[in-house]
Parts: sequence; structure tokens; C-alpha cells
Amino acid sequence: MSLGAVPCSECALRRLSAFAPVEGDELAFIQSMKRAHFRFDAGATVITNGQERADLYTLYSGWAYRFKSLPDGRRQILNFFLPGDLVGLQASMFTHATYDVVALTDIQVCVFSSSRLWDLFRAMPTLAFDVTWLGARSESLVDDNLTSVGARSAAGRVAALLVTLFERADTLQLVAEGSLEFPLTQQHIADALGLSLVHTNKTIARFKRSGLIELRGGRLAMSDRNALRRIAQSFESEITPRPLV
Amino acid sequence: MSLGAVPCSECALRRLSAFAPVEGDELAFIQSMKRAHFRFDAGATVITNGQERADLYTLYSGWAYRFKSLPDGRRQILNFFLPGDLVGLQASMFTHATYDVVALTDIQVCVFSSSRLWDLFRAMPTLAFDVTWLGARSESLVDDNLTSVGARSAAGRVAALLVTLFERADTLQLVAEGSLEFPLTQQHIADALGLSLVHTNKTIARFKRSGLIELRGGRLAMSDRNALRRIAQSFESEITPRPLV
DNA sequence: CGAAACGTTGATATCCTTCAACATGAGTGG
DNA sequence: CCACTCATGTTGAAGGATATCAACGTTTCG
Repeated sequence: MSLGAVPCSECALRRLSAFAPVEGDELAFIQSMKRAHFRFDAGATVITNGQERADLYTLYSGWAYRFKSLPDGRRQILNFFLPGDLVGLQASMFTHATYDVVALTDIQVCVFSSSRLWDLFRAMPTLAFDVTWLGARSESLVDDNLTSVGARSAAGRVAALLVTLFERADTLQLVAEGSLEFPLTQQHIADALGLSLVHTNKTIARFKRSGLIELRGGRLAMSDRNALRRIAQSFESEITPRPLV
Repeated sequence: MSLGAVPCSECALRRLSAFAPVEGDELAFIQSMKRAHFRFDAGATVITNGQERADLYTLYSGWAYRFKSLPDGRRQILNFFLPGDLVGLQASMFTHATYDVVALTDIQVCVFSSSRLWDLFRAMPTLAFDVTWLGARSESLVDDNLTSVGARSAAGRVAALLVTLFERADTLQLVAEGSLEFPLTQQHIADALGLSLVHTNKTIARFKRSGLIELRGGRLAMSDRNALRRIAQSFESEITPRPLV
């Protein structure tokens, strides 16, 4: 499972314009905190509810998701992780995790010792600030999902989710020729949006029939993103990259 | 609106066992970051959506709430603030606020310069760590609300919200003789839970009639917290007839 | 005392869930 | 290569939880 790691200085994520440049001492510190580079198969559990002293991860490639389960078997997906996302910050700051994280596709992650998080705060305030910023951004994504689930119709929820994921993927240059490798099943969408599987299916079917989206064979394309935004009454909070400190 | 401030060393919140002790340098730094001590009337806006360089606040007394609005006038309340909560961390880390914060009761807040947040990270790593921890806890509260709205019935949502608020208030010693000053209107509850006002009212009415809660004149009491907890978790399984095998 | 905010209740409408059945595709072993 | 199975997707019908509409009651407060 462990892998000959690419050094952080060569990290492919670093080359994307979506990420702020990091250099010198900071890069060295990140490298020193990195404990391993793992792979997980699709469906594998990365963090389990109740787990103590969970590690901190950066998702290097692939998709994952975070959810809570209720005793009756229902579950609520809280957010989806795309490459570059920080996974497990909450879990690594609390004594035990309050959610599960599962790989949606085969994934690769960089593993950081959560026990050294405190060292990072002491030695590298700029990085600590970044971590906090990433945590705030993560909350902002959950805010958006809550707004969707609480205040939008089924069609609005689906539209908002698809547009948001599409645009996040686009930023990461995962969209090629207008379409995107899309690993969510309709059950995932239903669990994220608080809808039943059947109704989710019918809502998506309507979007397909009206030509707003194409979704076959695990690829998603959308012909008219603005129409979908209108259905969602969209106004997703756009977050600009962290200000220079 | 500004007020002769109580020095941080005398802060009433500090005496509550719910808060970790802070001393010496750290206390002095907090004091130096504190720019003012404000009052807001109930209904006043503390942070507005889109606002730039919002300040960072600690809620000193009273209740507040945070919400997002949709173009059609619906709004989603994301979470409620009780004394001691950090208000506006997201807004002060991003260039623009992506939500509104409004006072639910008359409140007092301590105002910190968000422009000095970076100084805090550089000079006081322990406090920076605390800030990040508070941010993570805040996300965790939103997680819980999302789970409620996405996966519970109306009765479950109301029960979960009331129990959660009751217990948070209890920790702050706001519960006296089993009851609590409870400033939410049913419209607030509806907006937080993604329910209509009428249905919220009927759900609460059922709880009242069955004696699970008392709620009159702005005070809330609950006779059987465990029963409410059960309703919050087990959803329909309490009502659904056992399937025949 | 009057107005405005908040709460309550019944009737009706609808969105969404549940149930049930079938279709399709991918992986697996014979 | 086929038969099988399991996960996923699709569709219609029926029921239920929640929304909407409308009216009235109650509290609060200037």
C-alpha cells in the first residue's frame, strides 16, 4: 500500500494554478511531516467514525467522500473530496473522528502525522494559516450543501451539486473536451442531497431528456451550465484564493 | 454602541469550566487584539453577505445566528451562536463574507481586528491552534445540522435541534431549574431545519401535547431528554409497524 | 388601545417516498 | 463463450409526509 513517494517538490498538484506556491523552508517542512504515500481501492475506508488520533491526509488523486450514519442505516454525505483537498482535519484535531471517509475511486493520498500538526503551528505559521484557511473553506462547502438540502427543490439540489462538482473539477483541469470522469452513483447523489434514490433517478432523467446534461458510462457533460445554475438559483459562494499575509 | 470594556482577564466567560484556561502572554495578546466591545440590538446585522474584511468576533452574551439567503427569499440558517462562540472566522479569512450573521437577542461582542489574525498566527501558535480548533468545531456543528436536515423526519429534526441547543446552553450554565431562556421563533426553527413554518408549528405542538417539552413565554423545558434523543435518532422506526417475515 | 409580530389550526395540494418490477452492464466461474 | 450474479439504473403506481392557503387567536409593545 505504501509507495515510493514523489518528493513534495515534484508534486503534480503543485503545478496547477489552483494552488498557491510554496517554497523553501515550508516545502521542506511539509516533506518532513509527510509520513507516507498510500493507495486505497475504491470503496476502502480511509477514516472511520470513532477512530482515535486519525492521521491527516491530502488527497493526491481520485475522489473520496465524507459522511455520517444514523442508527437506522440512513447516511448523510457531507461533502466530496477532489485532488488537493485536505482530508481529516477535524478528525485530527479532535480526540476521535465523528464521521467516515471512504474512497470513491481508487485514490492516492499523502499521509501526515497529526501528532506533528502542533509542530507545524509552532514552526511554520504561514502553513498553519493555510491549514486554517483550508478548514474554513471546507466549512464553506458544507454550508453550501446544507443550503441546498434545506432550501432547494429536488431539481435545484441536483443541479447545484452537478454544477459545483463540475466547476471544482474544471479548476483542477479534470474536464477534457467538455466532459468529466464522474464516479458518483445515483445512490451517492441521493445520500448527499437527502433525496430518495428513485426520485434522484427521475430528476436526473428529466435533465437528460431535456438535454441539459449527458451522463453515461461514468462521464458527465453539461451543455448549458447557466440553465442549470438558474434551476439551482445558484449563487454558490465563490471563494478567492487566500490573501497574501 | 462601543462600551467601556471589561479587561479580558476579568472576562466572565473565562470563569466557566467550559473554557480552557488562558494565561500570561496569551491573555495579553488577546487583549491587544481586542479592538472594541460592542452591543447589538436583537435583529441587528453583525456581518453581511459580501462584506469585505469582516472583523472577527467573540459572542460575549446573547444569541445570534448565521444564514444564507436564496434569490427567491428563502433562507437557510446554518447554525446558532451561543456565548463564547467565535463569530466570523470564515468571513475574516476570505476576502468576502459568504453569509449573514444577525443577533437573535440583544448581544454583546468582543471585536478583534481580522487584519491582526496573521500576527496571532506568527506570535501565538497556541492561540492559533485554538482558533483552528474552534473552526473545526464550528464545521462539526454544521455537519450535524446537515445530517439532520438531510436524513431525519420533521419530528427528528426538531427534537435534535432542541436537544442540541439545550445541552449547549446547559454547558454554559444557562439552564436554571430545568428551563432555559429560548429566543428562537418558530420561523427560525423552520429556516434552520428546512421545514415550513406551519409544519414546524404542528410538530412542536405534538411535542407539547405529549408532554415532552414545555415552551411558553420564551422559555424551554424538556422533561424527558432521552425520549427526544430517541426520536431524533431512530426516525420512523418508532412508528413504522414491524415488517412481517 | 391598536397594530404588528408571532403562534395555531383545518383543508387542500403536491412533492417526494416507498413499493415493486424490470433493464442494463460489469465481473466471474464454468 | 455463455450463464450467472450483483451492482446500478429505470419506470409506473400508490401512499404519505410536508407544503401551501386561509383564517383566526394570542402576545407584545409603543
